[in-house]
Amino acid sequence: MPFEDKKKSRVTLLDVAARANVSRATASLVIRKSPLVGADTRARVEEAMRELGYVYNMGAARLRAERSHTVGVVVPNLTNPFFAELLSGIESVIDAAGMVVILANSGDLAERQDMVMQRMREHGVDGVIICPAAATEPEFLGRMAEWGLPLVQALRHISDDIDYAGVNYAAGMREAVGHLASLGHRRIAFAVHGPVHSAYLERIEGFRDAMFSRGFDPDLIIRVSDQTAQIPGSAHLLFENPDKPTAVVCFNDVIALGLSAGLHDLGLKVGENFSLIGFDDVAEAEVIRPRLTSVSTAPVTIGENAARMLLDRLTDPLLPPRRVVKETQLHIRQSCGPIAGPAL
Amino acid sequence: MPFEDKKKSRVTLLDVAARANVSRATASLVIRKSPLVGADTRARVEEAMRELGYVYNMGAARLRAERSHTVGVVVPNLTNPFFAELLSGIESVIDAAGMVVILANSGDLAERQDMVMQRMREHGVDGVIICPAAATEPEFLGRMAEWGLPLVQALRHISDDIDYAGVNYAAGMREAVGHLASLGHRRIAFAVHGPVHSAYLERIEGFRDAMFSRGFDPDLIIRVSDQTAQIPGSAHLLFENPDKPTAVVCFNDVIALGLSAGLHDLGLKVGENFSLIGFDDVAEAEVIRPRLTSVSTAPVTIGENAARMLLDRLTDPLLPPRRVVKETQLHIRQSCGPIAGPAL
DNA sequence: AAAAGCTTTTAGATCGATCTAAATGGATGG
DNA sequence: CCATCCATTTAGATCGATCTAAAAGCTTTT
Repeated sequence: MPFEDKKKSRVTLLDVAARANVSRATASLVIRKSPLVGADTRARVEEAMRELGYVYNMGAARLRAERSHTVGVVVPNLTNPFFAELLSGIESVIDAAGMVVILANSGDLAERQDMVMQRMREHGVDGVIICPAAATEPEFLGRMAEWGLPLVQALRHISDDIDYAGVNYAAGMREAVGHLASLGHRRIAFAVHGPVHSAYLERIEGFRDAMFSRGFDPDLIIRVSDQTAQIPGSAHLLFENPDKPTAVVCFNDVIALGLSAGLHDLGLKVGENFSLIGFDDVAEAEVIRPRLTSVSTAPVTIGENAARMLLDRLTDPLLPPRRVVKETQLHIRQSCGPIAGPAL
Repeated sequence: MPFEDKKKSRVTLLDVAARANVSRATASLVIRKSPLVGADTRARVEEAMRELGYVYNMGAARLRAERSHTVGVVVPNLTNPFFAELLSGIESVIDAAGMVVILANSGDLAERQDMVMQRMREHGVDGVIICPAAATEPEFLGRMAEWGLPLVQALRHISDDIDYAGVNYAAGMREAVGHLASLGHRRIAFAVHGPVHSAYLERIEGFRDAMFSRGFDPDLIIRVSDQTAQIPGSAHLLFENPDKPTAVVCFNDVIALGLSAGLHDLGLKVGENFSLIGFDDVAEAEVIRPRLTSVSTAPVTIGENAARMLLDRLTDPLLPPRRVVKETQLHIRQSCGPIAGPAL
């Protein structure tokens, strides 16, 4: 429908301006919705743009204006649905602000993370939302500050001098332990895996804190496989300690699902003679039997928070560093029951 | 360490060139690893870049060179781990090729998809990998062709004239039905949900084809909830048909997991007096009890295939349209057993 | 009628790279 | 010793927008 001129490689602002009988500068103002331009002129230019099938050239605009309408997002791992949800939250807010997301995967490796950030910089992103790789060294942030690149940390944090959008993991863990304690459990294990980072440490801290303050043994921490398929096989670890636990708090729902199966394999009835509580509240929690009691962390919301923080910082770079820490919520289902006879 | 000049806003190629005593053009050649430049000159320029802390400006390069080193990826939904894995595969290949991914979410809405594509175009992506929204109208592709934007369809396809990286869904379904048939099942249901698109139709076709060719009733198709949490509650639908099935093939593993729980709730023993087979082979298949027999579709691999196809097309835009269709693989676990007494 | 104050429009420089086409310098050949 | 060739290097135009500072039209004030 829009009559195309196959000869000319591309319709530019100059073409639009010519057709609308205005200068290129005016046409530019129209695109940017400047209030300086008169109503009739604006209409004429917009008409011309439509007729010519004009496409805005961000690249050219960015070069001059030093703004790319582009945000970098760096996550450790896309395969993990948790990060995918985070990303989803980020994308929706960034998109609504008329910007786009440039995605990168650090593989949770500091070295790759460096490369990826370099690439982001070359692409001229306006800012970056990053879930820092586990072994990120502190100098990393110094370098970022030197670059003057607006940064928001999501889910994990390395520095308090930089915006952070996360979850109150420690409180969530306290909630989990509290729930089990209220059911009469005293010997509670904590099942963990994965790399060590702030979110890891906060969960450990919350667990130990909650256990310690009740006079329970806070050291029943077991480490299960990082491979999802092998977690069920790690269930026996729970009972290698002489002080056999009657319940287990899980670092995340992947572990909880795995241990739920593993405990079942060992002949235990989860929710009856052994209790299990997850963390993250993934969709599957509702779909396994027994239904998994879990502490929700709502990664989509964290993503939205992180994106909003970055947008705020872009409009006002001098904002003091902020922390937006979301509270968790306990979803009670079937996997926890009152303390029964000794396990095994 | 690199001595920064806070006054000057940015180190450009001209600065580098000056310091290395060469022209800007030569410095440009060095960055692009042109073989035209002498070894000693190259070394000098690289040294200068390091000393000045030079950062390549993609935006400027793109303006002149008409190449952005940027690939758009459009998916219907990030929250679905399936698409997240697809994305992961795409990202790894694109990254290895020195390009970056610009991400967008169509929400499976044709209208949003249009907006998103427009935005991709404004950002000057070199090409786009798209999993087309369910209700994409055929004109969409005409418009894309008019734009001359290299395109690859992933997982779903609308046109045979455009590259497509996908899965042989129909064959996978035949495999699933074949497995159940070999265990003696004849009355097999098919549980579906979600929007209608090519991947949906191919699965239906594969199921019906496999049933029909064996002389089984191909019309036992039931539609379950789109909400993960409500799928278990849909299990009773299986038995509303007078011709009660003894097994069910699921459209995907989300449904399989849900029905597995729902059947359990109805007092059936999956794998003993009712058989169930999933599709996609997600990580959880190994972690629920009974372990889920499932047909794997390996979305990461599809993503890699799609990305490679796009890269090929970028180097040679005149390539004829190609189809890369991956075969599925059946993973036999515990959720299917030989036919037993009548269900319920 | 000139000055002042608005609003609206504009010419021309500019962002930082790449491209083209030509220049440079040294080696080789007649 | 000049012509030819090859490998390097380069000046200057160019991509398509935005920015600055000033001009052009208006109306209102003096």
